[in-house]
Order: sequence, then C-alpha cells, then structure tokens
Amino acid sequence: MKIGDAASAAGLTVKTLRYYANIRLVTPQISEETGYRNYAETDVAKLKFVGTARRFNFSIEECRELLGLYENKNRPSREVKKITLNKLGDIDAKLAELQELKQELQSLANACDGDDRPNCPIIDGLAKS
Amino acid sequence: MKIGDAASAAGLTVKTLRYYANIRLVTPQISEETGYRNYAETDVAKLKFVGTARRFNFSIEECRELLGLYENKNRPSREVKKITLNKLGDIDAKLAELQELKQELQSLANACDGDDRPNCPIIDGLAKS
DNA sequence: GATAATCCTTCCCATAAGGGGAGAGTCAAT
DNA sequence: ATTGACTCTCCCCTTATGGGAAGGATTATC
Repeated sequence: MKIGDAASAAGLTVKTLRYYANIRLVTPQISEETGYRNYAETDVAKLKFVGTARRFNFSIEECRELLGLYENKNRPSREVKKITLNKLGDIDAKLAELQELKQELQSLANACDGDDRPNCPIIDGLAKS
Repeated sequence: MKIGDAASAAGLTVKTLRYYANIRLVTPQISEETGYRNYAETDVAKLKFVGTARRFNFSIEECRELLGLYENKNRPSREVKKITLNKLGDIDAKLAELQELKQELQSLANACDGDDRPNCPIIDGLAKS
C-alpha cells in the first residue's frame, strides 16, 4: 500500500506518515527501484494505534513505548497501566491548572463592565504587580 | 536598570526579556556606548503585565494587543473584555476536550487489571480501529 | 592596580509534531 | 505521448523560549 492510501486508511496525513518513518516510529518497507514507501497491513494497524494514542495526548515517545508493549504479546498489563495512569495524572494536573486559570480570569471578566468607558478591572488585574 | 535586574523585578528570565525586545514587545532603550539594554520603570511594569497575561495563557500576540490597550488609557473596556471572553472560550474548549479524554482513558485504565498477565484492555482499546 | 567573577552582547542550535512548498521522479489513464 | 495525480527529498516555518559559545564590560576582591 502506498503512503497516500495508508494515510487515508489510518486517518493521518502523508506528512505525518513520513515523519513517523523518519523518526523510526512506524517503518514501512522501501521499494528498491522507486524509493516509494510500502505500508503493510500491520503498519497500518500500528499507525491507527499511534493515531489513537496521540489523540489521547500521549507524546510520540510515549507512543513509541506503548507500541513496543503493543507488539510484545507477553508484556504484563501492569506496564501498560502504569503509563496510562501517569498520563491520567498529567491530564488531571492540566485540568486543575486550567480550572484555576478560568476562575481567576472569569472573576476579572465579571468585574469588567465591557462598555465604552476606559475603566477596566481586567487591565488593572493584569497590571497589579 | 540593566537586564538582569529588570528580569528579577519582573519575575522573568533574561532570555525572555531579550526575546521580548527582539520581537518588539517590550523595547528598552539601548546604551550608546556599551550596547546594554536599559529598562525604565515603565518597561518593568509592562514586563510584569505581560508576565501575568502569559500566566493566563494569553499568547504573545494577544499580550501585544492587551499591552496596546493597557497603554491606551482611553480605550473602551469593551475591547479588553472581548479578548478576555475569547480566551475564556478557549479555556472552556480545552477543558471540555481534556475532560472527555480523561473519561475515556479512565475507562480503559479501570478495565485493565494491571497485573502480570498480558491481557490488556488499554492496548486493545488503543488498537481497535 | 591587577585579576577574577559576574554581567552583558550577539549568534546559532534545539525543543514537539508536524505543515507548506519547491523541484524532480513515477505511475495510471486518456 | 501527455496530462494529472502521486511520490520522493530537502529546506524553512511554527511557539516561546532555553542552552551555550565567543567576546566585551563592570564590579569585587586582593
């Protein structure tokens, strides 16, 4: 399967597939005569796997690790769960940070009339040292 | 005030101040003889303002816009509020996305025993097309 | 006054995860 | 045979800095 078809099948872009090949994340075979990448079905499965993991906010390096576990049919599920719980921790931290940010910004916005007058608690709030 | 002192006063790094000067966000005077940047008190105030806005997830370009409003004492507060509400919308969208992500990932993690056995619903969940 | 430590400058490279586009080769259909 | 759709590599672009080298300035210490 050529790169364009593999990309559609995996729901990714051609650019992304080339990038993944360059960083040796998903490595298709290379045709001797044309130099075209040739994606096998197993490659496409890995691409889908990585695509899903990326959507879950796993980094490329985490995807590489997960892919190793995905390919190793004898790995203990403990290892996979550990990575996943770490990622959940990251997500929780990010959520907490954003929620706090939202509260503060919301307070500023609520205090601002948002009319023609120059008086603005938002600017004042950002400016207060 | 030299760049190091301005950086400490604003709670930013020297690198960041140089960057802001390069992109003309906060532009100190330049000493003729030494070439050293010279930060006035008003510059430090702007740096603090920008630092706070950055902590609120405003991008550099948004900071530039806010800084323009900050410096214009006659602007209507409506303009400031509009930018702020947009940013709040961004934060809400990000929160919703992260919360959905968390739910799905949590379901996968809950379904995984995390023991020595290879059976792993997380891997299966990421792999299912 | 000499010297050393600290500070300042510019310049270049690196990050994450690709996107955009140029220039050139290849393949399928008309 | 030619056109259009792919594909290849290569290089620059993004955000918002951080790291570090090479070289000049200032300040502290002896």
